[in-house]
Amino acid sequence: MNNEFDNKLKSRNIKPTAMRELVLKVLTEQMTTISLPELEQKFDRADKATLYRTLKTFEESKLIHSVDDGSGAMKYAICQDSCHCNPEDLHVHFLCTKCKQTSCLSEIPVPEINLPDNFSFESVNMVVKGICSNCKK
Amino acid sequence: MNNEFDNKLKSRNIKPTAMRELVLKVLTEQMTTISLPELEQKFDRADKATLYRTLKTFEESKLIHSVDDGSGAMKYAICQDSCHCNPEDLHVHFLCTKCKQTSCLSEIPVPEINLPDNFSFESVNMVVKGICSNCKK
DNA sequence: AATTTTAATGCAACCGGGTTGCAAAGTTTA
DNA sequence: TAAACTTTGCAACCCGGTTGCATTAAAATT
Ligand SMILES: [Mn+2]
Ligand SMILES: [Mn+2]
Ligand SMILES: [Zn+2]
Ligand SMILES: [Zn+2]
Repeated sequence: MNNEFDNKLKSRNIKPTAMRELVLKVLTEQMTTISLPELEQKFDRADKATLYRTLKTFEESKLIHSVDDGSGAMKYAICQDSCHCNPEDLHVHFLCTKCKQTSCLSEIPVPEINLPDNFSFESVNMVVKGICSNCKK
Repeated sequence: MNNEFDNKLKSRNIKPTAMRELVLKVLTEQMTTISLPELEQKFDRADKATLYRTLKTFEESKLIHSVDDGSGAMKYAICQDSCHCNPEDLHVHFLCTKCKQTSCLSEIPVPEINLPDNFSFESVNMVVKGICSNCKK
């Protein structure tokens, strides 16, 4: 095969299997973040463990990033092309309490925090809850 | 009985049972946040469901607040006397990747976020990861 | 004080998301 | 082609959380 997904996988040194292409396709077309159980439902017949390992592989390769939005299931989203999953790439996430969708607010960097003395920073997870613009109308 | 815990419970209209006093004692003496499984271990013989419901009761009464620190288990901490669990009482939490303890940074309010148009704010969870001052030395 | 009503507790079972071991199938390399 | 390695599918398991229900304890009523 030789489509855009295939190429994207190759460019990250991930072997482009059929399953991985399908998962990458779903993740690419997805407007909001998606959980493993939700991903499972996108396929008629797909193994949870395979999807799980696919997500892990993608995350390690920084093709996707994960968000713990407090819903019980970890959510995943495609990284922007410019993203290297460095601290400066961290952005705020938004969980709509009405439609239950969690979205990347890619334009909103997580604000810097002045930690107390002798604390060092590694990363941060910031999830805002509220009503999204779609649900607001 | 008639100790400080007893009184604190009464002041929040929580019936001061023996179990509740014991749990409140543990939570009060606890320097960092604690999870339900950890709380269970603090007792020789205590029922998970009872502890679970005790935590729920305490949280409803705003005696404690909860933090999802991404560790898999929800963490709980006593609220400060001044806390009403309103948006303005929200503070940053810190998870030390070395000692695995999650602490309230009660002095550090969660920074305000300018949400995109037509998004409304309800609450926010902000957890910083890094090394705490104890582990730094 | 005895009885009725209400609330808390303990136990067991269950749920859902996540994770792993292992054998089968598929790929790559020699 | 044969050997080595990788991915996949299946099943089983773990763990935190949650619920139904009978028992016990406490509070209210008589
Ligand atoms: Mn994101
Ligand atoms: Mn706190
Ligand atoms: Zn919404
Ligand atoms: Zn530490």
